[in-house]
Amino acid sequence: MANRAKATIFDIAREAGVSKSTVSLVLQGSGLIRPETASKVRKAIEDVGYVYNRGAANLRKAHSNVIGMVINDLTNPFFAELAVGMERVFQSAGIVPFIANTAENPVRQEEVLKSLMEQGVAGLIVSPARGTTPGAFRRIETAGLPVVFAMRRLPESRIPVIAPDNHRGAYLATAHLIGKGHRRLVFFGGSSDLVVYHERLGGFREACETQGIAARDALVVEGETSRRGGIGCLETALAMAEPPTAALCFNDAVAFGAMLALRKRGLEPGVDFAIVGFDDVAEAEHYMPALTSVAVDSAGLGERAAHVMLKMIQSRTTRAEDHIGAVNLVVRESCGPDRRTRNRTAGSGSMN
Amino acid sequence: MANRAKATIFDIAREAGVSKSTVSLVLQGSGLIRPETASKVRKAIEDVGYVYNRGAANLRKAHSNVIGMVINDLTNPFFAELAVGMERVFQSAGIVPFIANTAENPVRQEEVLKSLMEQGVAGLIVSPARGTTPGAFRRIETAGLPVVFAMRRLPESRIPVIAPDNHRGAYLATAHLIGKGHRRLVFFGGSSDLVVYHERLGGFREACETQGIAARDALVVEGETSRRGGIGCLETALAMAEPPTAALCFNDAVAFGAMLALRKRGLEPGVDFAIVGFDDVAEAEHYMPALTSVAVDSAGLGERAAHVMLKMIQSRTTRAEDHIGAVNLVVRESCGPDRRTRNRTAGSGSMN
DNA sequence: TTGATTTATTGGAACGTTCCATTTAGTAGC
DNA sequence: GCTACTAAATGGAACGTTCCAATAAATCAA
Repeated sequence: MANRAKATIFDIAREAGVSKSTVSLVLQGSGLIRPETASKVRKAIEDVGYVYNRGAANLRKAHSNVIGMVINDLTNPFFAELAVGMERVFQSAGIVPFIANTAENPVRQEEVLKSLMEQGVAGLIVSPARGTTPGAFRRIETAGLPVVFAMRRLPESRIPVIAPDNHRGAYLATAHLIGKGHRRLVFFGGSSDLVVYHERLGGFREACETQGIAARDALVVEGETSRRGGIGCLETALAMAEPPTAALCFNDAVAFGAMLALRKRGLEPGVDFAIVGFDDVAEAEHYMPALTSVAVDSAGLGERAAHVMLKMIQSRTTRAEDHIGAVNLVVRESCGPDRRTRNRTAGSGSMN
Repeated sequence: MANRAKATIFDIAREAGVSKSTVSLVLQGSGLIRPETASKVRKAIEDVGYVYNRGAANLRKAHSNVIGMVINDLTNPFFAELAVGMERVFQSAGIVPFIANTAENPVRQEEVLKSLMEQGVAGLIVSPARGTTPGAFRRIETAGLPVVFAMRRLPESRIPVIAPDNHRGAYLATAHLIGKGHRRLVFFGGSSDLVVYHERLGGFREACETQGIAARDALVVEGETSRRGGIGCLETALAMAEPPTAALCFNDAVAFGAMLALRKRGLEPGVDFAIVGFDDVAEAEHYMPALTSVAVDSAGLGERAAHVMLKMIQSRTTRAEDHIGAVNLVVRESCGPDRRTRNRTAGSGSMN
């Protein structure tokens, strides 16, 4: 049975026959205490079942050792990996990060941020929810709390960002498709309230432009960033008068959806229609056919974000440089050459 | 620029021309304060950019509003869904749960639990890491902190458990396979340090026994509980002198791995070899072929766990009843009838 | 008007820790 | 034996809140 009142350093002090200050010193691992006294105290701590009250300590210390991680969608393995990467580095710094999920809901995000601040976190790593208002972080900024954004950025904000090179990733992927002979391409999924969307779409467009694809052959179908969204996009695309032959998808989930929809129609992804994903989640490698995708190293970005945060805390600053992570295209089986284009090219290849 | 020192209720009091006690009352939404005074105070709160210090408050209040959620593997969507289910109910109770990941590492788990306790959580929902020692929760129990286990239980522990009916799920799935004509079955994946493993394996064995499968035809191949583990299991099984024709997999990840390995060998899951998964993660439905699996409703179990926790906190008890969630077999395309058995049965069907 | 009652507000102590300034004990130098 | 110093341990104030008991102001009953 638990003692009614929880033990405090006073109880330990009494038990060990020293003063509360001595106990406090031992707790902090101070070298000022004679080793035998220290071990006497430690024994007492064990005996009374003491648990340290960090809240009380922070009242004096002014800097906690907890860091908040705010994730917009934990069920997306992509973000979960990001979280795991961060945890790895915090762990070795003796910090336990607390993760909170916003489920892509700005209102929930507000609550979560408030709660984390009240808890006295030392810093915040945030992957902001879609639809976050520009002012959502003002309070936190004026409080002087270090914040870094991961994966996503807000339209106008001075908060440092750790994110993959979305533009370049999309460019690479699109160039790959064009190189395979595709001449009518589409960008699947996402919506314009996300900065990431504009970055990836920008890369797609630039690749089309510089590689001689006319603007009217660079299509865009917006949609949910989920499997379901991918299914919808594909159906929209194939219903067009002159359908595209290859798609760059906003993310892997959309790509999986699109491949699924192809199969449903009796078309084989990779041979009848080319698909490239984005993010390269673990599943991409194991899919049938294996998905060609832009790898962004989310765990690595998580680690990077954690390092930046640690540095900010240590140097008591609220500013840091952005970090744009390298990406690379992992070519697998989901995009072969365009058949129709090849035929067309055979007949009229010398005209362009 | 942030004010050097952070604002306290005293600052608000000065700003609003009232006493600190009044401010405190307003903060707590007490009805004792005259509405106009309250709004004057609220304005001051806004003006000075105040953030509530929950640590200081808890020093007096003795019960915090934070609940810790300790998850053994966040990258497994199954556990992520569990977390999301819990969050849903805590949110509507005005509580922000903090999630921490143990990455299936008992040492890490120890750190995480310690940190959460120091933070003064009101309760803990834990999906314990594999290899957790029986004594790992003793300190927490003697501290009188409410704990509930989710999904997994510890061998000998009085802590309430919220988990699916693993035995019955495995029984149903196995019976399904037997009903399809399979006469030589295998259980894939998992290892005996997990209580869940024994439960599921028990259901498998009972089904075999009661439906007339000889013990020597109910095989077991242990392995990692991942895609990779599934690949290994399948290869082991097919290398046997008399290979099985159907497998019940420890979880869906193992099942995906097994299906992958089948494909690699040119065998078609569902027609050449039957596979049933366990957990029914979102992906199961979208796989090719769609995976027959035992649905456990992890989000629902998460909600249940959260409710139990809330009730425990409210009634200041540390005990509660276990809750075994209903399961049901979702039949999809990954297990057709056994071809070989059917032939054999045709010849000697009347003998049994 | 007076006392009783209600309503709104307030000051002080307490919560469990850290940090600073002291005190105490022990050692060294002379 | 005295001072000077170091090492080890200590008491008190402070951190930002809540809660209780107390006060002040307003209303009511007589």
